[in-house]
Amino acid sequence: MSLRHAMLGLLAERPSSGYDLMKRFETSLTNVWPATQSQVYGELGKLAKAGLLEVVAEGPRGRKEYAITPEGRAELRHWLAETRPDRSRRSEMLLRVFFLDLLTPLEAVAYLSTEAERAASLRADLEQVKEQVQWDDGPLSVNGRLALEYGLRLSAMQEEWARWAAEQIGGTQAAEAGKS
Amino acid sequence: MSLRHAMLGLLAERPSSGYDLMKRFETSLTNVWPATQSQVYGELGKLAKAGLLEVVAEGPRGRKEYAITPEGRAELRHWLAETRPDRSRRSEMLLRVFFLDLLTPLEAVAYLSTEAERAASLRADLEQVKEQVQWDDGPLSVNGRLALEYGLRLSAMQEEWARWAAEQIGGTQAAEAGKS
DNA sequence: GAGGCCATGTAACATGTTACATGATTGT
DNA sequence: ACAATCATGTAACATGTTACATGGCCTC
Repeated sequence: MSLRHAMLGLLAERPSSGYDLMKRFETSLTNVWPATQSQVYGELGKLAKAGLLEVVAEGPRGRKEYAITPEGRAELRHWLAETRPDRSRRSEMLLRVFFLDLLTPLEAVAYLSTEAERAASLRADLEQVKEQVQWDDGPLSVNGRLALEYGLRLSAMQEEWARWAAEQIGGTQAAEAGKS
Repeated sequence: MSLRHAMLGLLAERPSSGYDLMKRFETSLTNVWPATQSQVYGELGKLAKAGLLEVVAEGPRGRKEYAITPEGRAELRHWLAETRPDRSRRSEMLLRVFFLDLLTPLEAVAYLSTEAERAASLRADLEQVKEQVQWDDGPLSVNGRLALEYGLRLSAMQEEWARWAAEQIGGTQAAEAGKS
């Protein structure tokens, strides 16, 4: 049930409408915890009914601004401090690696090279972000930098791994060819 | 719809019953594509009805052995060669990092240290696997080695990052303390 | 004959995605 | 007046988890 906590976390920083919240998901959490519009509106209703959020203002176009309640903060803190992260790791990219022998070596190398390029391009994007964002030394900025650095290191590792893996297959192929 | 392809991939190697398939998921794919028993049996039925699998033998206790059909192989190959992996990465671990400022620096450091230790312990387990498994140079073994190497590099990166991140917070804290 | 493993399946629920539906407000 | 954006919500469907239910076979 992490969607709920992601929302509580964002609203702990400042109150927002569902629409605002969606935009905040898209900008800061897309790569960490994506959410769809229907999910957000649905969960806002449930959280309000449960007393973890409350409507603090109503604006034009039926806009409802939600703020976290003390109960909501308690729940958020409980989640952060007293529960362990669920690490369910599902990686379609890696699943495909298990079946790479069903492709020709050429196709397999192409797959891995594409992965390497994708990682490299993500890394370049993140470097850009690192340059452009003003790191204003607020507490929020610290968290963001930690997460960004994770992304940087992950994409670097992925690129290196994919290039190495492509070479393993390319090398095997070359050796096989050499035998005959 | 990757569960279906994971199953086709395993059955492309050799026919299995639902029960066998479950065990194969648990041993080779737990870290990449976990599946529950109900999912596997449900999907076996659907795949058979769709003609991608067929029952090739029936044994004691109602055991049904499934084998991949040519249509199944075609679907598997199509998936591997002509579709791009969906990379939706959801990381509860990283989500928590975004809200780390809601904890005391001590608690935040504890969280990151736990992460570092978890990564280190996973890495040690994988090193063990690397030692113990006989890499028999079959094509299946090549794929497995690539995936294992990914796990090794990922856990190493995670440990380093978590230690670095803990130091960032610990360091900030020390600096703040120094000011007063 | 008893315990452990083999073996399959269903039901209820939680979570997540896509598509549809509706309409107000603002800026040009 | 028109387009873009703001704004909320529902419905249908896909996927995944947990719990329940049932019973056969094999070894000691």
